Amino acid sequence: MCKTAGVSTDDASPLNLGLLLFIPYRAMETAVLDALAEAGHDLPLNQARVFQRIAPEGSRLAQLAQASQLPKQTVGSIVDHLERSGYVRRIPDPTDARARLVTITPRGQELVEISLPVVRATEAAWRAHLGEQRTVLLRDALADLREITDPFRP
Amino acid sequence: MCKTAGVSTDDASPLNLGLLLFIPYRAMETAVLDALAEAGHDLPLNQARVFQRIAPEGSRLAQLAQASQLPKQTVGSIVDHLERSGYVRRIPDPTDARARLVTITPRGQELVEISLPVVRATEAAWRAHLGEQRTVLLRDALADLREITDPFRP
DNA sequence: GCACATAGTCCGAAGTTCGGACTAATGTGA
DNA sequence: TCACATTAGTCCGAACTTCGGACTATGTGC
Repeated sequence: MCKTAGVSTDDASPLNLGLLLFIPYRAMETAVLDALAEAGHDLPLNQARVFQRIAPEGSRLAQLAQASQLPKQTVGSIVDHLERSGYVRRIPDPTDARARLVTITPRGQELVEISLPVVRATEAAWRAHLGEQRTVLLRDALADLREITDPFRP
Repeated sequence: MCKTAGVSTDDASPLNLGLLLFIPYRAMETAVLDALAEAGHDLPLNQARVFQRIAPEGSRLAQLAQASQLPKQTVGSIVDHLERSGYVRRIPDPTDARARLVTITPRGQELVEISLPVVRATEAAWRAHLGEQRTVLLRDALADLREITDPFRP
């Protein structure tokens, strides 16, 4: 299966940029999830994806919903699980009594601390493969692309 | 939410490469799905992701399962839906009587034909934003990265 | 030809998603 | 200052999805 049917750019060319982006993304995600599982944290994908979006100072549910492009209820239920597993806590938002901030607990912080070296190692492996200069170019291009593709830039 | 908690490369730096890859990927996916919905094809994400992996000459279930990193049963059920909606058909694999090939029907081909210009337009928008040269570098870097990150290269 | 691997399906329990309807707190403007 | 619209989040529950286990049919190697 070299060419995809659905979204290949054209018959003769290789994969479209979308899938080309997805492949390494998925690899990074898998590496992190595997490392977490190894450390005894069995985080399902949906929980990981929401967790990842929590800002260090805490995030509101609606923010998380927007960032992960899921309805509030869905994110609510995912946060319930994260909370039950002790990774996050909901605290009242001091600036708005309707809202609550989803914050990372010390146990949740463990997840971050396990992930970080894996992310760094994966990036290092990529850098070793691509070379320093191209890695910088890649990151720059992606950061630039974010300007026109991120529906949720604060 | 500027920095993500889970996987930021380091406190001062911007997003990690993983999320940086994901953002444009998701944008592309959304653009395609929106266009399909507009044309009356309400394809859920999971179906779209599997459909996208079907090779023009047809793919086996096990291949699709491996490529999308889902169990056979899950992919089987997704293919059931695609089949019920008339986008794909299962035909016997002439080379192996146990296997069947999931192939794209004319109606499924419509999906491809709707997606293609959207993919091209999105890529063109990105090119306009990044410039010709950086786009080429981006694609090259990603294609290279695929060599070490694609668990399923034929 | 017999054992073993492989393709795919069926079953069903457990889990996930998310529309709609709701409560509570905020902001707004007359 | 009070109605009124808006926004944060939750509760409910039906429909759907996921996927382990067990199964059949075919291929493959000894």
